[in-house]
Amino acid sequence: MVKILIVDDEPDILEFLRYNLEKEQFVVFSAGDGITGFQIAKKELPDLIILDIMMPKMDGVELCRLIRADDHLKNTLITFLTAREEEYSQIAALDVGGDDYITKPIRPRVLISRIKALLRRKHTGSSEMEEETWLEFGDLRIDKEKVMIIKNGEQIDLARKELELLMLLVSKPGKVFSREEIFNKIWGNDVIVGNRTIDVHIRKLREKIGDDFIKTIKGIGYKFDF
Amino acid sequence: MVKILIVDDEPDILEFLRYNLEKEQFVVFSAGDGITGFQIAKKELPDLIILDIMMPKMDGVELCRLIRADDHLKNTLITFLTAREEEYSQIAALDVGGDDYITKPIRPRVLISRIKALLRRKHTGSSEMEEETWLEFGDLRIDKEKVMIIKNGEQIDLARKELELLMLLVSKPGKVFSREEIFNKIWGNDVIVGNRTIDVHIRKLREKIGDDFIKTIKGIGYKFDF
DNA sequence: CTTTAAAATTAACATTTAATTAATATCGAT
DNA sequence: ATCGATATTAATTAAATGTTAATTTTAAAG
Repeated sequence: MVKILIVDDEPDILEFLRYNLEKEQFVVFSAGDGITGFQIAKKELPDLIILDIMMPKMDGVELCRLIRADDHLKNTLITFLTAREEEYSQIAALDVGGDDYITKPIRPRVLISRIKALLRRKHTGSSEMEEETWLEFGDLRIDKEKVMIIKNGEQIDLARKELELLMLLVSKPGKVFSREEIFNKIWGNDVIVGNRTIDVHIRKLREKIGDDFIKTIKGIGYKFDF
Repeated sequence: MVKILIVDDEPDILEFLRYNLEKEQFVVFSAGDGITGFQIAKKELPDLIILDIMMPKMDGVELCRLIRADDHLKNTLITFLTAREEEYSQIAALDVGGDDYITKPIRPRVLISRIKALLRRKHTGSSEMEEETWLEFGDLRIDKEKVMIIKNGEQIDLARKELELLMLLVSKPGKVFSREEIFNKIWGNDVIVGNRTIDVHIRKLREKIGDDFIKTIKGIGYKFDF
């Protein structure tokens, strides 16, 4: 038995989806807004959640974040519904942890075939399902595998030294790294650089990811803190 | 053993296809016109039929109708051959029950990979053309299955390395691929090429698909970005 | 088997950007 | 307030990438 939850504020769409999905023997739950959707999701633990992106109260992207943050739900499949025009949102949607998206207008056959493909993929653990190896600190996500830093859903590009520095600090959150330690790990024992170099890199990092993550412990060093 | 029937009035093409298909261990039959083609099809029951659309006596679309109406043949895979210009025919061809179409000029690699994809799909019982296996990024469409890149509605030809490079980057949009990673995946560990080679390929790709899709992260690598 | 065209690679040079330095300002403990 | 440390900014240097054209390699066609 495969359970599917639909979250959309338009009753027509809800109705349409329910009809088509039940015809395929799926067990369907539905909600008209994100908050209700989340409650139902927690209770029913569906296999797949179909989320409209544009919704009042809580939009699909936001709800997706919630779901991904929930221990019981984080492996649930999520498909977004999006109007064909707002393609920009596709990226954000997948960034935020969606597994697929379907553009309106919805074609029943397409819908069904994609849902089945998704379920199949999850079952067989196929390659498209990426192993999610990222770290999250509030609105900051660090995906080591992909070398992606995402802040508030937006991707940030770091230069090499900035990235190395951030990775070092993040490797042991809370630990204070002395300047000497940082020099040794990032520049190596033999390279000699001026003593303001680290400060400048720290500054650029703070500029890009926000001031709150890296703390200065005067006289000792720096630490990543959350 | 996979049997393939080719129906085309041009002997050159027949020859060309036969050569390439036999090299891949397919058993090949051929016919120079629709009527002969149909007779052979009924006798040999091939797994796949490749049909030229433009033919004297009976055109490919007509023959396709016949095949689809025949009890023994109606589940046979059909691929149309079409000149690039006459796109109108693609619609008719798929409407009439074709499974795929290939545009001339025929690139052997593309031909083989698409045929294999078709056969694979049939085998795994996956749905037909409904499953949207393409990616869209603004005005750029990348159809992995068909190995087609379409920009502003026009098909773009990429050289092999360009294609491999694009596919690699596109396989994980947003992920930064280091030069080393790219070398390993596209050239292999043992091949050694100069260090400007990637740049040149990247440049050619950008020239063809537009500058905005591939982003350089200096010191780290490249990523497909949208 | 040769010819030819296209693709891939290399090489030389230009350009861009990151990394570093240098100069100056600010902070925080005593 | 003072001193040693860190922050900030802009200027400089060094490194990586971009670009173009020439050369080599590969694959298609005769």
